[in-house]
Amino acid sequence: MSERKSFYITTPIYYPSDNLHIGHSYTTVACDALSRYKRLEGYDVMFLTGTDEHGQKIQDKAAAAGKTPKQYVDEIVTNIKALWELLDVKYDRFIRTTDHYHEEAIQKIFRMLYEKGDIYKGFYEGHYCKPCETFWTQSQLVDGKCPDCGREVYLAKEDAYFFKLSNYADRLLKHYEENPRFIEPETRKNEMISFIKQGLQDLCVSRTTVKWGIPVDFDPEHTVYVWVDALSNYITALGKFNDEYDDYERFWPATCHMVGKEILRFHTIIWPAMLMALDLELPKQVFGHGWLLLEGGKMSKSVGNVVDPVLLCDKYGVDAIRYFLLREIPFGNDGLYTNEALMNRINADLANDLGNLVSRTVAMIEKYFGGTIPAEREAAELDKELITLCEGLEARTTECMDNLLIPQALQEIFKVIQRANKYIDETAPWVLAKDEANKARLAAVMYNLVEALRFANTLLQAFLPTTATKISAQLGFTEDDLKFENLKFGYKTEVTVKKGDVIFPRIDIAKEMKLLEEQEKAKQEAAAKAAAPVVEEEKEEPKAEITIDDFFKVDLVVGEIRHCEKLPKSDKLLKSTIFDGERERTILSGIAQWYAPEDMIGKKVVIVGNLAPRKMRGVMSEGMILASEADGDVKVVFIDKDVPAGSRIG
RNA sequence: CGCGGAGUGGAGCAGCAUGGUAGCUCGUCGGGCUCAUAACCCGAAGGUCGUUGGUUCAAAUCCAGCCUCCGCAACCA
Repeated sequence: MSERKSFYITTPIYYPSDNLHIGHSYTTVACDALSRYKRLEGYDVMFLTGTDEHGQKIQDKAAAAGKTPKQYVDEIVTNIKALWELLDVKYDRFIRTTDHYHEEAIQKIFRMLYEKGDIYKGFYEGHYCKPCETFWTQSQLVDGKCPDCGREVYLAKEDAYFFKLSNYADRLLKHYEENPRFIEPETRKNEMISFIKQGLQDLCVSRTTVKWGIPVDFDPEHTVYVWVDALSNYITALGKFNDEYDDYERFWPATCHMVGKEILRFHTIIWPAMLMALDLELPKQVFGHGWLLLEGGKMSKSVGNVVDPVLLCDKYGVDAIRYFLLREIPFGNDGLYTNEALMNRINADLANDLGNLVSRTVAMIEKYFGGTIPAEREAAELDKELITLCEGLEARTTECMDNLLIPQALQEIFKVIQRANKYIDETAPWVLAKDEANKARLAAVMYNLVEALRFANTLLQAFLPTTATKISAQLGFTEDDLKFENLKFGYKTEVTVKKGDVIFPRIDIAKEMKLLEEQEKAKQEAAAKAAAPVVEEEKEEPKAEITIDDFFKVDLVVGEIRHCEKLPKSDKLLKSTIFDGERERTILSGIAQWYAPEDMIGKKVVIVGNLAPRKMRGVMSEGMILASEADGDVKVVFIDKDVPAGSRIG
């Protein structure tokens, strides 16, 4: 047993169906900063991350790539580990759900739950969406399709094991109440509570259709489904139910599971219920952080607006990216990513305030004292404010970090940096330097600046490790100088500095934005070029030949638009009332982006008269209006005003 | 009534669980300084806190209604 207090923090285990983006980087970098901080504080730290490698989607993706699932995930995992290295993420352990010790432990867990009666065998019948790997009930389907992704589902029925989640509703609610900080932030907790109160259903925890998974050892037709497999990683990685590690006593219960808000439910309902069933302690806290949103919405691969962390690091440096992530996403809320915001942040905080402070301090010490501050120093009343601010810094940042207020912790550090910049102005060293009589005072001023930087740098180690090293090199800080226990003003007595490279070069934002725009343009043009041949190929493939009889099956009629309005709650549909020579009919058309209702009224158009009616947005549409489409532009086929409504076309 | 989030000076946000001077960063304008990465420091302008009503001595903050925006979802015959 360690004398030190333990701190166990986890990221979710990521699904390696693709390379990770900056959103995953955010979660992981946040955990990294927290764990680095706790290590500096002297805690016994375990920082776990990893990958959740089973499931249908990976099986499919691997097959599509002509690889075995294991080969496929091995490659992605290599990339993921490289990304964490690039981002200076220092995890203590990396678990893969394909690790043998984990698989073995999962089988044990599954069997234990079964033997205790918390897992029972039943059968599952439902609509299955393959890409989402989810079964849906009839009532959940939307238009007979997957409510998540809108794709086709198919009926599937299989034997399956179920976990008695429904048994745990009351105990979960009670736990939330007794442990107010179990779920943070507060607003999310309320969501979880209302979800439970809607009634919990038992959870399907095995599959027979998915082969890429851990087999249920006593019933090998089945593989263990994601809930038991993935969530359990937090304890199997500590050696629970396996012999690979032996850290369970030391680190469980976890201090904090850091998760994105979209998977908070699994971590605050399913996972605790499983632990209750296993008679194990619950984690102390699950934190659902917000997302890093992009201008104009969520990051999405299909929109092509995914921000690649590797590119950003190449361009601006790792610590600039780390700083932005840690500084910009507020507690529990979403943060906004824009290139401009990133550059502003880098310039304002890192270049102007921090980098420049180091630069001017070092420059003055070299200029006035040849690099070494004399021992004879004369204090003044003016120094006290700076000193007091420094001495209270660690207490303030620690409080922030304990509450997962990472941006606020950084703010506290930068308050010291800003105060130091102001201190230079107040003391005006260049004036002192003019008179030899002020030498001792000048030495004190320089010394105070170095000490202030030592305080800031000690704490910065947790957030910007590379930068902290660079600063130490210039100011001559040793490892010992940067220990938390040495955060006493005046601890470091001898100071010798050495000027180095600029730590954060200032970015010319206007220039850079222009450059980015040009790159973006070039990218789009390239994409357009690449897309163009595809379009032509499509054109070269004419539709299958039809007979004149086939054509006459289509009843094309001239109709007069008597009324037209936008369909409420739809941004694309216009609802027209059209006279076809005999009667008025309602037709919906997806042309609202191109035509205003008043453009349509009174016009004559061609309609397909005998098209089967179809309901959209709750309104029945009886036919369709002919229109052309090219390059995303839509033109309705208008007919000469003189043609009477009801005329047949053919 | 699909679910969820949000509307606070030009931009981005804090403040709202415990009502009582509206705060921060960027930007703008003016000034100071020259050690420093045209950086730093000081000052100023700029807000009916989406809207309507209610509770209250007092509301950005509590209550009700409405409007708008965003994400998911849906739709685009």
